[in-house]
Amino acid sequence: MDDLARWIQESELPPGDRLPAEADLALQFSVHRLTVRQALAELARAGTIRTVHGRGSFVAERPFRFRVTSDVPSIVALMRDRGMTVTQTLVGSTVVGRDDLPEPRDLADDKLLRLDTVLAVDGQPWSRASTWLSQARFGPVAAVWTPMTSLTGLLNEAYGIVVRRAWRRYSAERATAEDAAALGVAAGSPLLVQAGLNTDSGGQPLLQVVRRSRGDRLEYEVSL
Amino acid sequence: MDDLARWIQESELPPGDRLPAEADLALQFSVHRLTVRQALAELARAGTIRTVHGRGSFVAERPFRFRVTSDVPSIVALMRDRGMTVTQTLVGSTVVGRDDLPEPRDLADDKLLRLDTVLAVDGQPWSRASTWLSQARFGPVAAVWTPMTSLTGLLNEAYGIVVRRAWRRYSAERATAEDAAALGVAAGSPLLVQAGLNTDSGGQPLLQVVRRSRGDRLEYEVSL
DNA sequence: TAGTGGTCTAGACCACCGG
DNA sequence: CGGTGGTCTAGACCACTAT
Repeated sequence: MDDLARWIQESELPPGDRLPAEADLALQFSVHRLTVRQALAELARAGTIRTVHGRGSFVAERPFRFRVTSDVPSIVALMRDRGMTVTQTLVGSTVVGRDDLPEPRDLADDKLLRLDTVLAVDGQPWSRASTWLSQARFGPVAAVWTPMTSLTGLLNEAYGIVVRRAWRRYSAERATAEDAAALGVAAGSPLLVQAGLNTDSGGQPLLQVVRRSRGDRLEYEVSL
Repeated sequence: MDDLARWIQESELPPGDRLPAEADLALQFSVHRLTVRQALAELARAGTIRTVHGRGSFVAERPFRFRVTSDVPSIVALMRDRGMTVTQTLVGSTVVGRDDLPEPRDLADDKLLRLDTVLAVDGQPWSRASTWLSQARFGPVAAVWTPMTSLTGLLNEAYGIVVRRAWRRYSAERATAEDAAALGVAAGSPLLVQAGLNTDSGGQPLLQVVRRSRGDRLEYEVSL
Protein backbone atom coordinates (compact mmCIF):
# COMPACT_ATOMS: atom_id res chain seq x y z
CA MET A 1 0.00 0.00 0.00
CA ASP A 2 2.80 2.40 0.89
CA ASP A 3 4.57 1.70 -2.42
CA LEU A 4 1.37 2.32 -4.33
CA ALA A 5 0.54 5.48 -2.39
CA ARG A 6 4.04 6.79 -3.06
CA TRP A 7 3.72 5.95 -6.73
CA ILE A 8 0.43 7.83 -6.99
CA GLN A 9 1.97 10.76 -5.14
CA GLU A 10 5.04 10.87 -7.37
CA SER A 11 3.19 10.41 -10.64
CA GLU A 12 1.18 13.51 -9.72
CA LEU A 13 -2.03 12.25 -11.24
CA PRO A 14 -4.64 14.99 -10.99
CA PRO A 15 -7.87 14.17 -9.12
CA GLY A 16 -10.33 12.36 -11.35
CA ASP A 17 -7.67 10.56 -13.39
CA ARG A 18 -7.83 6.82 -13.77
CA LEU A 19 -5.15 4.58 -12.35
CA PRO A 20 -3.78 1.67 -14.40
CA ALA A 21 -5.89 -1.49 -14.23
CA GLU A 22 -5.29 -3.81 -11.31
CA ALA A 23 -3.70 -6.39 -13.60
CA ASP A 24 -1.30 -3.76 -14.97
CA LEU A 25 -0.35 -2.58 -11.49
CA ALA A 26 0.28 -6.18 -10.51
CA LEU A 27 2.72 -6.54 -13.41
CA GLN A 28 4.31 -3.18 -12.71
CA PHE A 29 4.97 -3.94 -9.05
CA SER A 30 5.66 -7.66 -9.61
CA VAL A 31 3.03 -8.79 -7.14
CA HIS A 32 -0.18 -10.73 -7.39
CA ARG A 33 -3.35 -8.92 -8.35
CA LEU A 34 -4.89 -9.69 -4.93
CA THR A 35 -2.03 -7.84 -3.28
CA VAL A 36 -2.70 -4.84 -5.48
CA ARG A 37 -6.38 -5.06 -4.67
CA GLN A 38 -5.71 -5.03 -0.94
CA ALA A 39 -3.58 -1.93 -1.30
CA LEU A 40 -6.19 -0.22 -3.47
CA ALA A 41 -8.94 -1.08 -0.99
CA GLU A 42 -6.93 0.46 1.82
CA LEU A 43 -6.30 3.61 -0.21
CA ALA A 44 -10.00 3.81 -0.97
CA ARG A 45 -10.81 3.57 2.74
CA ALA A 46 -8.27 6.27 3.46
CA GLY A 47 -10.04 8.44 0.88
CA THR A 48 -7.11 8.71 -1.54
CA ILE A 49 -8.85 6.94 -4.40
CA ARG A 50 -12.33 5.86 -5.35
CA THR A 51 -12.97 2.57 -7.14
CA VAL A 52 -15.85 1.85 -9.50
CA HIS A 53 -16.82 -1.64 -10.60
CA GLY A 54 -16.24 -2.13 -14.31
CA ARG A 55 -14.57 1.26 -14.80
CA GLY A 56 -11.46 1.51 -12.73
CA SER A 57 -9.87 3.30 -9.80
CA PHE A 58 -9.65 7.08 -9.81
CA VAL A 59 -7.72 9.62 -7.81
CA ALA A 60 -10.24 11.13 -5.39
CA GLU A 61 -11.31 14.74 -5.43
CA ARG A 62 -10.71 16.61 -2.22
CA PRO A 63 -13.97 16.44 -0.29
CA PHE A 64 -15.89 19.68 -0.09
CA ARG A 65 -17.91 19.97 3.08
CA PHE A 66 -20.97 22.15 3.25
CA ARG A 67 -20.78 24.29 6.34
CA VAL A 68 -23.86 24.38 8.54
CA THR A 69 -23.77 27.41 10.80
CA SER A 70 -25.79 27.73 13.96
CA ASP A 71 -27.05 31.23 13.27
CA VAL A 72 -29.46 30.35 10.46
CA PRO A 73 -33.01 29.40 11.39
CA SER A 74 -33.36 26.54 8.89
CA ILE A 75 -30.60 24.54 7.27
CA VAL A 76 -32.84 23.33 4.48
CA ALA A 77 -33.83 26.90 3.67
CA LEU A 78 -30.16 27.93 3.73
CA MET A 79 -29.22 25.24 1.23
CA ARG A 80 -32.14 26.08 -1.05
CA ASP A 81 -31.09 29.72 -0.98
CA ARG A 82 -27.77 28.60 -2.37
CA GLY A 83 -29.46 26.90 -5.28
CA MET A 84 -29.26 23.33 -4.01
CA THR A 85 -32.11 20.89 -4.53
CA VAL A 86 -32.90 19.63 -1.05
CA THR A 87 -35.40 16.88 -0.27
CA GLN A 88 -36.26 15.28 3.02
CA THR A 89 -37.95 11.94 2.54
CA LEU A 90 -40.00 10.52 5.38
CA VAL A 91 -38.93 6.89 5.65
CA GLY A 92 -40.66 6.14 8.94
CA SER A 93 -43.15 7.66 11.33
CA THR A 94 -43.90 5.84 14.57
CA VAL A 95 -45.39 6.52 17.97
CA VAL A 96 -42.92 5.56 20.65
CA GLY A 97 -42.59 5.67 24.41
CA ARG A 98 -40.35 8.08 26.26
CA ASP A 99 -37.70 5.37 26.68
CA ASP A 100 -37.01 5.49 22.94
CA LEU A 101 -35.62 8.99 23.41
CA PRO A 102 -31.83 9.30 23.62
CA GLU A 103 -30.30 10.68 26.81
CA PRO A 104 -30.73 13.27 28.16
CA ARG A 105 -34.50 13.03 27.86
CA ASP A 106 -35.56 16.65 27.82
CA LEU A 107 -39.08 16.04 26.49
CA ALA A 108 -41.71 15.42 29.14
CA ASP A 109 -44.36 13.59 27.08
CA ASP A 110 -44.92 9.87 27.54
CA LYS A 111 -46.03 9.37 23.96
CA LEU A 112 -43.78 10.75 21.27
CA LEU A 113 -43.93 10.93 17.52
CA ARG A 114 -40.71 9.82 15.94
CA LEU A 115 -39.96 10.88 12.37
CA ASP A 116 -37.20 9.16 10.42
CA THR A 117 -36.05 11.12 7.42
CA VAL A 118 -33.33 11.03 4.80
CA LEU A 119 -31.97 14.32 3.53
CA ALA A 120 -30.75 14.36 -0.05
CA VAL A 121 -29.03 17.17 -1.90
CA ASP A 122 -29.14 17.21 -5.69
CA GLY A 123 -30.30 13.61 -5.54
CA GLN A 124 -27.40 12.45 -3.35
CA PRO A 125 -28.10 11.24 0.21
CA TRP A 126 -26.37 13.41 2.80
CA SER A 127 -27.78 12.48 6.14
CA ARG A 128 -30.48 10.60 8.00
CA ALA A 129 -32.25 11.98 11.02
CA SER A 130 -34.58 10.85 13.75
CA THR A 131 -36.75 13.51 15.35
CA TRP A 132 -38.89 13.12 18.46
CA LEU A 133 -41.82 15.44 19.19
CA SER A 134 -44.92 15.39 21.36
CA GLN A 135 -47.42 13.01 19.78
CA ALA A 136 -50.36 14.80 21.36
CA ARG A 137 -49.36 18.14 19.99
CA PHE A 138 -47.75 17.35 16.65
CA GLY A 139 -49.38 14.05 15.65
CA PRO A 140 -50.75 15.45 12.36
CA VAL A 141 -47.29 16.46 11.13
CA ALA A 142 -46.53 13.07 9.60
CA ALA A 143 -49.69 13.16 7.49
CA VAL A 144 -48.81 16.39 5.75
CA TRP A 145 -45.14 15.62 5.16
CA THR A 146 -43.77 15.96 1.64
CA PRO A 147 -40.18 15.69 0.38
CA MET A 148 -40.07 19.48 0.26
CA THR A 149 -41.04 19.90 3.89
CA SER A 150 -38.68 21.63 6.28
CA LEU A 151 -39.66 20.82 9.84
CA THR A 152 -38.61 24.25 11.05
CA GLY A 153 -40.74 25.86 8.37
CA LEU A 154 -43.69 23.57 9.03
CA LEU A 155 -43.71 24.28 12.76
CA ASN A 156 -43.53 27.95 12.01
CA GLU A 157 -46.29 28.03 9.41
CA ALA A 158 -48.71 25.50 10.90
CA TYR A 159 -48.19 26.17 14.60
CA GLY A 160 -46.71 29.65 14.70
CA ILE A 161 -43.68 28.34 16.58
CA VAL A 162 -40.24 29.90 16.31
CA VAL A 163 -37.70 27.18 17.00
CA ARG A 164 -34.54 27.83 18.98
CA ARG A 165 -31.50 25.59 19.46
CA ALA A 166 -30.79 24.67 23.09
CA TRP A 167 -27.84 22.29 23.00
CA ARG A 168 -25.91 20.21 20.49
CA ARG A 169 -23.68 17.21 20.83
CA TYR A 170 -21.16 16.14 18.18
CA SER A 171 -19.50 12.80 17.71
CA ALA A 172 -17.88 10.78 14.94
CA GLU A 173 -19.14 7.24 14.43
CA ARG A 174 -18.64 4.42 11.99
CA ALA A 175 -21.44 3.90 9.49
CA THR A 176 -23.51 0.84 10.38
CA ALA A 177 -24.86 -1.44 7.66
CA GLU A 178 -28.12 0.52 7.81
CA ASP A 179 -26.33 3.87 7.51
CA ALA A 180 -24.32 2.49 4.63
CA ALA A 181 -27.43 1.45 2.73
CA ALA A 182 -29.24 4.75 3.33
CA LEU A 183 -26.31 7.08 2.66
CA GLY A 184 -24.46 5.29 -0.11
CA VAL A 185 -21.19 4.86 1.73
CA ALA A 186 -19.22 1.82 2.83
CA ALA A 187 -19.96 0.37 6.26
CA GLY A 188 -17.45 1.81 8.71
CA SER A 189 -17.09 5.16 6.93
CA PRO A 190 -16.97 8.21 9.20
CA LEU A 191 -20.30 9.79 10.03
CA LEU A 192 -20.70 13.09 11.81
CA VAL A 193 -23.44 12.61 14.37
CA GLN A 194 -25.25 15.59 15.79
CA ALA A 195 -27.71 15.19 18.64
CA GLY A 196 -29.60 18.05 20.12
CA LEU A 197 -32.60 19.73 21.64
CA ASN A 198 -34.71 22.54 20.19
CA THR A 199 -37.06 24.66 22.25
CA ASP A 200 -39.68 27.24 21.45
CA SER A 201 -38.89 30.89 21.89
CA GLY A 202 -39.89 30.60 25.55
CA GLY A 203 -37.33 27.88 26.24
CA GLN A 204 -39.87 25.05 26.45
CA PRO A 205 -38.46 21.76 25.05
CA LEU A 206 -40.02 21.09 21.65
CA LEU A 207 -38.10 18.37 19.88
CA GLN A 208 -35.00 16.24 20.10
CA VAL A 209 -33.10 15.20 17.03
CA VAL A 210 -30.23 12.89 16.09
CA ARG A 211 -28.74 13.47 12.67
CA ARG A 212 -26.20 11.09 11.13
CA SER A 213 -24.42 12.78 8.24
CA ARG A 214 -21.81 11.68 5.75
CA GLY A 215 -18.51 12.95 7.08
CA ASP A 216 -17.36 13.93 3.60
CA ARG A 217 -20.39 16.10 2.93
CA LEU A 218 -20.89 18.52 5.79
CA GLU A 219 -19.53 20.11 8.92
CA TYR A 220 -21.05 22.21 11.70
CA GLU A 221 -19.97 25.58 12.94
CA VAL A 222 -21.09 27.19 16.17
CA SER A 223 -20.38 30.60 17.61
CA LEU A 224 -19.99 30.71 21.36
CA MET B 1 -20.01 -11.02 6.15
CA ASP B 2 -23.78 -10.94 6.64
CA ASP B 3 -23.85 -14.64 7.53
CA LEU B 4 -21.07 -14.14 10.04
CA ALA B 5 -22.67 -11.05 11.55
CA ARG B 6 -25.93 -12.92 11.93
CA TRP B 7 -24.15 -15.86 13.53
CA ILE B 8 -22.46 -13.58 16.06
CA GLN B 9 -25.77 -11.89 16.77
CA GLU B 10 -27.61 -15.17 17.26
CA SER B 11 -24.93 -16.84 19.35
CA GLU B 12 -25.25 -13.89 21.76
CA LEU B 13 -21.58 -13.81 22.62
CA PRO B 14 -21.02 -11.17 25.29
CA PRO B 15 -18.57 -8.34 24.52
CA GLY B 16 -15.01 -9.45 25.16
CA ASP B 17 -15.59 -13.07 24.21
CA ARG B 18 -13.36 -14.69 21.64
CA LEU B 19 -14.72 -15.90 18.32
CA PRO B 20 -13.65 -19.28 16.92
CA ALA B 21 -10.36 -19.22 15.04
CA GLU B 22 -10.48 -18.22 11.38
CA ALA B 23 -9.70 -21.77 10.31
CA ASP B 24 -12.59 -23.09 12.41
CA LEU B 25 -14.99 -20.52 11.02
CA ALA B 26 -13.89 -21.49 7.51
CA LEU B 27 -14.77 -25.11 8.23
CA GLN B 28 -18.03 -24.15 9.91
CA PHE B 29 -19.24 -22.03 7.02
CA SER B 30 -17.65 -24.24 4.33
CA VAL B 31 -15.69 -21.40 2.78
CA HIS B 32 -12.03 -20.62 2.38
CA ARG B 33 -10.19 -18.94 5.21
CA LEU B 34 -9.57 -15.84 3.07
CA THR B 35 -13.31 -15.41 2.69
CA VAL B 36 -13.71 -15.58 6.44
CA ARG B 37 -10.89 -13.08 6.86
CA GLN B 38 -12.54 -10.61 4.52
CA ALA B 39 -15.79 -10.85 6.47
CA LEU B 40 -13.97 -10.45 9.79
CA ALA B 41 -12.06 -7.45 8.48
CA GLU B 42 -15.29 -5.79 7.44
CA LEU B 43 -16.88 -6.48 10.83
CA ALA B 44 -13.82 -5.00 12.50
CA ARG B 45 -14.13 -1.85 10.38
CA ALA B 46 -17.80 -1.62 11.29
CA GLY B 47 -16.77 -1.83 14.94
CA THR B 48 -18.53 -5.11 15.72
CA ILE B 49 -15.38 -7.03 16.56
CA ARG B 50 -11.76 -6.29 17.30
CA THR B 51 -8.98 -8.55 16.01
CA VAL B 52 -5.59 -9.06 17.69
CA HIS B 53 -2.66 -10.70 15.95
CA GLY B 54 -1.75 -14.00 17.57
CA ARG B 55 -4.71 -13.99 19.96
CA GLY B 56 -7.96 -13.98 18.05
CA SER B 57 -11.04 -11.94 17.23
CA PHE B 58 -13.20 -10.62 20.05
CA VAL B 59 -16.68 -9.17 20.26
CA ALA B 60 -16.19 -5.42 20.72
CA GLU B 61 -17.24 -3.52 23.82
CA ARG B 62 -19.62 -0.65 23.21
CA PRO B 63 -17.51 2.48 22.94
CA PHE B 64 -17.76 4.91 25.81
CA ARG B 65 -17.20 8.50 24.77
CA PHE B 66 -15.96 11.09 27.17
CA ARG B 67 -18.15 14.17 26.93
CA VAL B 68 -16.35 17.48 26.57
CA THR B 69 -18.68 20.32 27.50
CA SER B 70 -18.14 23.89 26.44
CA ASP B 71 -18.79 25.43 29.84
CA VAL B 72 -15.58 24.27 31.52
CA PRO B 73 -12.51 26.47 31.27
CA SER B 74 -9.98 23.66 30.70
CA ILE B 75 -10.69 20.19 29.37
CA VAL B 76 -7.45 18.80 30.75
CA ALA B 77 -8.30 20.12 34.20
CA LEU B 78 -11.80 18.62 33.90
CA MET B 79 -10.42 15.19 33.09
CA ARG B 80 -7.89 15.34 35.91
CA ASP B 81 -10.66 16.28 38.30
CA ARG B 82 -12.34 13.03 37.35
CA GLY B 83 -9.26 11.05 38.26
CA MET B 84 -7.90 10.52 34.76
CA THR B 85 -4.19 10.65 34.04
CA VAL B 86 -3.88 13.19 31.27
CA THR B 87 -0.65 14.03 29.44
CA GLN B 88 -0.05 16.33 26.52
CA THR B 89 3.20 15.54 24.78
CA LEU B 90 4.78 18.21 22.63
CA VAL B 91 5.76 16.42 19.43
CA GLY B 92 6.61 19.51 17.42
CA SER B 93 7.12 23.23 17.86
CA THR B 94 7.76 25.34 14.77
CA VAL B 95 7.63 28.94 13.69
CA VAL B 96 5.41 29.27 10.64
CA GLY B 97 4.01 31.98 8.40
CA ARG B 98 0.44 33.13 8.49
CA ASP B 99 -0.38 30.99 5.46
CA ASP B 100 0.07 27.85 7.55
CA LEU B 101 -3.03 28.84 9.52
CA PRO B 102 -6.27 27.12 8.53
CA GLU B 103 -9.14 29.26 7.25
CA PRO B 104 -10.56 31.51 8.53
CA ARG B 105 -7.34 33.20 9.61
CA ASP B 106 -8.39 35.14 12.64
CA LEU B 107 -4.89 35.76 13.98
CA ALA B 108 -3.20 38.90 12.69
CA ASP B 109 0.48 38.04 13.28
CA ASP B 110 2.77 37.21 10.39
CA LYS B 111 4.94 34.90 12.45
CA LEU B 112 3.17 32.24 14.43
CA LEU B 113 4.26 29.58 16.85
CA ARG B 114 2.71 26.24 16.03
CA LEU B 115 2.56 23.60 18.73
CA ASP B 116 1.82 20.00 17.82
CA THR B 117 0.73 17.90 20.74
CA VAL B 118 -0.66 14.45 21.45
CA LEU B 119 -3.12 14.07 24.29
CA ALA B 120 -3.09 10.73 26.08
CA VAL B 121 -5.42 9.55 28.82
CA ASP B 122 -4.29 6.76 31.11
CA GLY B 123 -1.49 6.08 28.65
CA GLN B 124 -3.81 5.74 25.64
CA PRO B 125 -3.64 8.31 22.83
CA TRP B 126 -6.91 10.19 22.45
CA SER B 127 -6.24 13.10 20.16
CA ARG B 128 -3.62 15.20 18.40
CA ALA B 129 -3.80 18.93 18.17
CA SER B 130 -2.12 21.77 16.37
CA THR B 131 -2.23 25.17 18.04
CA TRP B 132 -1.21 28.48 16.50
CA LEU B 133 -0.30 31.49 18.64
CA SER B 134 1.59 34.73 18.21
CA GLN B 135 5.29 33.91 18.08
CA ALA B 136 6.25 37.38 19.30
CA ARG B 137 4.08 37.12 22.36
CA PHE B 138 4.16 33.44 23.28
CA GLY B 139 7.49 32.25 21.87
CA PRO B 140 8.78 31.06 25.27
CA VAL B 141 5.83 28.72 25.77
CA ALA B 142 7.46 25.83 23.92
CA ALA B 143 10.53 25.94 26.14
CA VAL B 144 8.62 25.43 29.37
CA TRP B 145 6.26 22.75 28.06
CA THR B 146 5.99 19.51 30.02
CA PRO B 147 3.63 16.57 29.54
CA MET B 148 1.57 17.90 32.45
CA THR B 149 1.08 21.31 30.87
CA SER B 150 -2.39 22.55 30.09
CA LEU B 151 -2.20 25.42 27.65
CA THR B 152 -5.20 27.13 29.20
CA GLY B 153 -3.59 26.86 32.61
CA LEU B 154 -0.20 28.02 31.34
CA LEU B 155 -1.63 31.11 29.66
CA ASN B 156 -3.50 31.90 32.83
CA GLU B 157 -0.59 31.43 35.22
CA ALA B 158 2.26 32.84 33.14
CA TYR B 159 0.43 35.60 31.28
CA GLY B 160 -2.62 36.27 33.41
CA ILE B 161 -4.88 35.57 30.44
CA VAL B 162 -8.38 34.17 30.81
CA VAL B 163 -9.15 32.27 27.62
CA ARG B 164 -12.59 32.33 26.03
CA ARG B 165 -13.97 30.22 23.20
CA ALA B 166 -15.10 32.20 20.16
CA TRP B 167 -16.18 29.65 17.58
CA ARG B 168 -15.90 25.92 16.96
CA ARG B 169 -16.21 23.82 13.85
CA TYR B 170 -16.90 20.09 13.90
CA SER B 171 -16.34 17.55 11.17
CA ALA B 172 -15.77 13.82 10.81
CA GLU B 173 -12.74 12.74 8.81
CA ARG B 174 -10.95 9.53 7.98
CA ALA B 175 -7.71 8.94 9.86
CA THR B 176 -4.69 9.52 7.64
CA ALA B 177 -1.64 7.29 7.91
CA GLU B 178 -0.12 9.90 10.24
CA ASP B 179 -3.24 10.01 12.43
CA ALA B 180 -3.29 6.25 12.51
CA ALA B 181 0.28 6.06 13.75
CA ALA B 182 -0.18 8.74 16.40
CA LEU B 183 -3.54 7.59 17.72
CA GLY B 184 -3.28 3.83 17.47
CA VAL B 185 -6.21 3.32 15.11
CA ALA B 186 -6.48 1.94 11.60
CA ALA B 187 -6.12 4.35 8.71
CA GLY B 188 -9.56 5.42 7.60
CA SER B 189 -11.12 5.18 11.07
CA PRO B 190 -13.48 8.01 12.00
CA LEU B 191 -11.92 11.01 13.66
CA LEU B 192 -13.86 13.85 15.22
CA VAL B 193 -12.13 17.04 14.13
CA GLN B 194 -12.66 20.23 16.06
CA ALA B 195 -11.30 23.52 14.76
CA GLY B 196 -11.71 26.75 16.58
CA LEU B 197 -10.62 30.13 17.80
CA ASN B 198 -10.01 31.26 21.36
CA THR B 199 -9.86 34.87 22.41
CA ASP B 200 -8.89 36.67 25.56
CA SER B 201 -11.59 38.04 27.83
CA GLY B 202 -11.68 41.19 25.71
CA GLY B 203 -12.49 39.29 22.54
CA GLN B 204 -9.01 39.67 21.01
CA PRO B 205 -7.99 36.58 18.97
CA LEU B 206 -5.41 34.59 20.91
CA LEU B 207 -5.01 31.19 19.39
CA GLN B 208 -6.42 28.88 16.77
CA VAL B 209 -6.53 25.16 17.27
CA VAL B 210 -7.33 22.04 15.27
CA ARG B 211 -7.85 18.90 17.30
CA ARG B 212 -8.20 15.48 15.69
CA SER B 213 -9.68 13.01 18.16
CA ARG B 214 -10.47 9.32 18.05
CA GLY B 215 -14.17 9.07 17.29
CA ASP B 216 -14.61 6.24 19.77
CA ARG B 217 -13.15 8.18 22.66
CA LEU B 218 -14.83 11.54 22.95
CA GLU B 219 -17.66 13.81 21.90
CA TYR B 220 -18.35 17.50 22.26
CA GLU B 221 -21.35 19.20 23.77
CA VAL B 222 -22.23 22.85 23.37
CA SER B 223 -24.99 24.91 24.91
CA LEU B 224 -26.44 27.58 22.66
C1' DT C 1 -17.34 -7.82 -26.86
C1' DA C 2 -13.28 -6.37 -24.53
C1' DG C 3 -11.78 -4.52 -20.46
C1' DT C 4 -12.57 -3.42 -15.86
C1' DG C 5 -13.19 -4.56 -10.90
C1' DG C 6 -15.47 -8.31 -7.40
C1' DT C 7 -15.45 -12.84 -5.26
C1' DC C 8 -13.82 -17.16 -4.33
C1' DT C 9 -10.90 -21.57 -3.66
C1' DA C 10 -6.22 -23.58 -2.82
C1' DG C 11 -2.23 -23.59 -0.39
C1' DA C 12 2.24 -21.68 1.38
C1' DC C 13 4.84 -19.24 4.70
C1' DC C 14 5.52 -15.52 8.20
C1' DA C 15 4.70 -12.90 12.72
C1' DC C 16 2.83 -12.69 17.09
C1' DC C 17 1.13 -14.48 21.57
C1' DG C 18 0.95 -17.18 25.69
C1' DG C 19 1.92 -21.15 28.35
C1' DC D 1 6.07 -24.76 21.30
C1' DG D 2 1.30 -24.79 19.37
C1' DG D 3 -2.25 -21.84 18.11
C1' DT D 4 -3.55 -17.54 16.36
C1' DG D 5 -3.92 -13.95 12.83
C1' DG D 6 -1.14 -11.50 8.60
C1' DT D 7 0.60 -11.67 3.90
C1' DC D 8 1.32 -13.52 -0.38
C1' DT D 9 1.17 -16.26 -4.96
C1' DA D 10 -1.72 -18.84 -8.31
C1' DG D 11 -5.63 -19.16 -10.90
C1' DA D 12 -10.72 -19.45 -11.86
C1' DC D 13 -15.00 -17.37 -12.68
C1' DC D 14 -18.55 -13.63 -12.14
C1' DA D 15 -20.53 -8.76 -12.62
C1' DC D 16 -20.39 -4.32 -14.36
C1' DT D 17 -19.27 -0.66 -18.00
C1' DA D 18 -18.44 1.29 -22.31
C1' DT D 19 -18.07 0.78 -27.17
